[in-house]
Amino acid sequence: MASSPIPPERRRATIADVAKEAGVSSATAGRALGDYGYVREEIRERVRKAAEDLGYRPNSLARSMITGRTNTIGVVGADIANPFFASAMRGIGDVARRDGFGTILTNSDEDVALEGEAVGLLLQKQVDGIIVSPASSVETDHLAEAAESGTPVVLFDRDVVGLTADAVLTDSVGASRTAVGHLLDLGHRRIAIIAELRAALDMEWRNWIGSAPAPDTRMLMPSGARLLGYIQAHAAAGVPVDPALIRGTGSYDPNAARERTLEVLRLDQPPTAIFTVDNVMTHGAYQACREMGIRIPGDLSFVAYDDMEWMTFVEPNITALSQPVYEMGKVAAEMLIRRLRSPEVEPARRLLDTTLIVRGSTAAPR
Amino acid sequence: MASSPIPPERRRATIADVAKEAGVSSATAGRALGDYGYVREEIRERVRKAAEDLGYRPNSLARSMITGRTNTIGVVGADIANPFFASAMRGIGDVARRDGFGTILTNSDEDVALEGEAVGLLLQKQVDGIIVSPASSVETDHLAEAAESGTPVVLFDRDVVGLTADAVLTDSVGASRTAVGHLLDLGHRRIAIIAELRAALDMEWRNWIGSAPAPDTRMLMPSGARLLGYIQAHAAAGVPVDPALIRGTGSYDPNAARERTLEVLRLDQPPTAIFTVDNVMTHGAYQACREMGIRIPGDLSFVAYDDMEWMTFVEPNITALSQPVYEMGKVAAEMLIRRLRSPEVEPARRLLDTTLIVRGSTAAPR
DNA sequence: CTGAAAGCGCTAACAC
DNA sequence: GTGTTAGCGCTTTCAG
Repeated sequence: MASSPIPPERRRATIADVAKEAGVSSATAGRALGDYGYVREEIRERVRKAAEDLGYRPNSLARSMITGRTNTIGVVGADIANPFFASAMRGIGDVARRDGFGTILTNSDEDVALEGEAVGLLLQKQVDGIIVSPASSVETDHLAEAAESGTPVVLFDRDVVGLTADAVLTDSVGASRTAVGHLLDLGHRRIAIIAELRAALDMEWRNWIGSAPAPDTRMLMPSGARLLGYIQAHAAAGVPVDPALIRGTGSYDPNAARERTLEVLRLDQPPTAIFTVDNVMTHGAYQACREMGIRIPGDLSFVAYDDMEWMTFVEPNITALSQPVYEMGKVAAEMLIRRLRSPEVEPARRLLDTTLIVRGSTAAPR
Repeated sequence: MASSPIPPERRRATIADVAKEAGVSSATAGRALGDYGYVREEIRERVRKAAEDLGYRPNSLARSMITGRTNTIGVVGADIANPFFASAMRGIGDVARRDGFGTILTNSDEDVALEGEAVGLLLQKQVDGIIVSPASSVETDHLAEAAESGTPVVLFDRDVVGLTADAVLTDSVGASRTAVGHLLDLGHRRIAIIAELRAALDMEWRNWIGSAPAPDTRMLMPSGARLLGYIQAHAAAGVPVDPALIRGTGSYDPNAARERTLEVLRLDQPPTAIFTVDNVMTHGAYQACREMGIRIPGDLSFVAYDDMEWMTFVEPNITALSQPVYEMGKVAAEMLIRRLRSPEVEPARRLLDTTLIVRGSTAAPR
C-alpha cells in the first residue's frame, strides 16, 4: 500500500471514506460511529480504527438535516458586556454543554427590530430552541412565530403578554417593594428612583400613582416593574410619591443615569435616599454621587438593584438587592432542554428568589 | 373532525413548496430567493410573494451543506462571566453580526481538555473559523489540527508556539514593565505581584531572576508574561527581586488571590506596593487589603492590570493598566473574516496598545 | 433566463 | 447484524 504519513487531505474524510477503509457499508459505519442501531463489536472497532486513521469528524450539519435537531440553542440577550447577561450566559452555557448542546449568542441592544432579526437568524440555523430576554413585552410576534413553528422559546428575566412560553423570572415588583420598603422603614420620605423606563413611559406610569388600578405585571419590563414596586411601597407606607423624584433615562446608558441623578440631587428639595433599579443605573448614579461629593449614608442612603462585587469594595458597602443571575441562566437552559425532550408538558413560569442585602449605605435620614 | 386551534407543528415550508406555489421550478425559486444566478424580475417578485405567503424560512443547514460555509464563527474563551471575555465577546459579536456571521460561544475554564472538546464540537458544526484564547501555550495540537484541516484559527490575547495563525495580542511584558516601572520610579523597592502563574510554575520562573536568558515570550501565558515584565523592570532599575513577594494562585480564583495577598501582607518585611496582573487577581487582592484595613496608598500602593469601572468608585481611585478589550474582540473577528475571504494572506500578529492610567492608589512609599 | 437532475454527508427504512 | 436505497432542503451543473 502506498504509504503517505499524513496526507494533507484537502477534503475532510466522510463516512463513506471510513466505510471503504473499514470494508463495510456506509450504513454500518454510521451505526458504529453514531451509536445507533446494531453493530458487531468487532466491526465497531474496525470502523473506529478506520475513522481514527482518516481523522474522521462527523459532519453535524448532515446529521441535523436528517434528525431535525441541531443540538444547539440560541440565546438573545440585550448586551453580553453587561455583567447581568454575562453571568446568565455562563449559566446557560454550563447547562447546555453538560447536556450536549452548543449555544449561539446574539445581542439585541434592547432593539425589537434587531431582536427579530436575531430570532430569524437562529431559526434559519435551525436551533432547537431559543432563550430570549425580550426587548419589548408587547411586540413579540417574532417570538410567537418561532414558538408556533415548533422552536420552543424560554423567556429570560422578562415576561410578555399573550405568549404562552416557559419563563424564568424574578418578582421585580415585590423585590423593589422590599428594597424601597427598607428605606421607608428607616424613615425616608423623599426617595429618588433612577430607572430606564422606556416602555413605561409609553404606558404613562404617572397614572399608577394614586388610585388607578395597577397595570398588568406581565406588561412591564423590569424597570417599569421596579417603579411599580416603588410606588406600591409608598402606598403601603402611606407616603405620597413625588413625581419629581422619579427619573427615567430612556435607555440603558450609565451616563444618562448619571445626568438624571445629578438633576435629582440638585433639586431644591433633594431626596434623602436613592434607589437604582439595575446595574447600569447604579453605575451612573454612583458616579454622580461621587462627583457631587455626596456622603453616603450621611447625606443620602443608597440602594441598588443587582449586587456587584465592587459593592463591598467601596466605603460604605452598598445595600443591594441580589438576584441569582447565574442560577437563572441555568434554570432557563434546563427548562428549554426539558421542553425539547418532552414538548407536551405545560409551560411554566419559574420565579427565583431575590434577597435584600443590607449594608452600610442605608441609614435613617438626618 | 377534531379542530386543532393551533396546528402544533406544521412542517416548515421548503423551497419546493414555494416553487409549486409560484408555479416555477425549485431551482428558479432558489435563485430568486437566494440572490444567485439569473431570474426575471417578474418571476422573482412572484416567488418572493409565494415565500411570504407560506412563511418560508431558508434552511441554512441545507445551504451550508452545499456551499461549505456556515457563516458562523466559533469562540472559545476561558469564562464569559469574566468581564474581560464578556467585553471581547461583545466586540466579536458586533463585527460578526455586521458581516453576516453568527457566533457560537463556549467556555474552556482554562482547561486544555475542555478546550479540545470545544474545538471538536465547533469543527463538527462546521464553523467557518475559530477565535480562541488558548488555555495553554504549548498543548495546541487541536488548534493546529483545526487550522490544517481548513478551519482558520485566530488567537486571542494569548500567543502559542509552533502555530502560524493570526493573533490579537497586547504586549503584556512591556505593559507590565511600565506598570511596575511606575512603582519603582516612585521609590518602591518591595513590590508584591499576585498572578495566576499555573503555566509559569511548570517553567520554573525562578530561573528568570538573575542572569538566565529570558524565556521565549510566545511560550508565556499572560500571567507569566506579566511576571517577566515585573522582573525586567526590576532588573532595569537595578532593584533585586525578592521571590517571597511573588505569589502564584495556580488558578483564576479570586479567593486564592485574596489568600496569597493576605500572606504577603503579613510578611515580616511586607511590601510597600502590590501589582495584580488581571481583574480576578485584583478582585481578591483588593478584598484582602480591605480586610486588613490597609490604607492605600499610605500603607501600600496598588496597581492593577486591567481597568474596571469600579476603580473610580473606590477611594482612592486605582491606578490601572488599561487594555482595549472590546477593540481586541473586534479586531479578532475582523482578522478572521478577512482570512475567510482571502485565505492566502500571510498570518499576522496584531499588537494593540495598552495605557497606564495613573490614579490615586500609587504614591511614594513612606 | 429557466428546468431537470445530481448530489452535499448523513441516517432511517427496508430488505436480506 | 449488515447492506441497499431513499431522501433531508438546498445549490449547482448542464441542457434547452
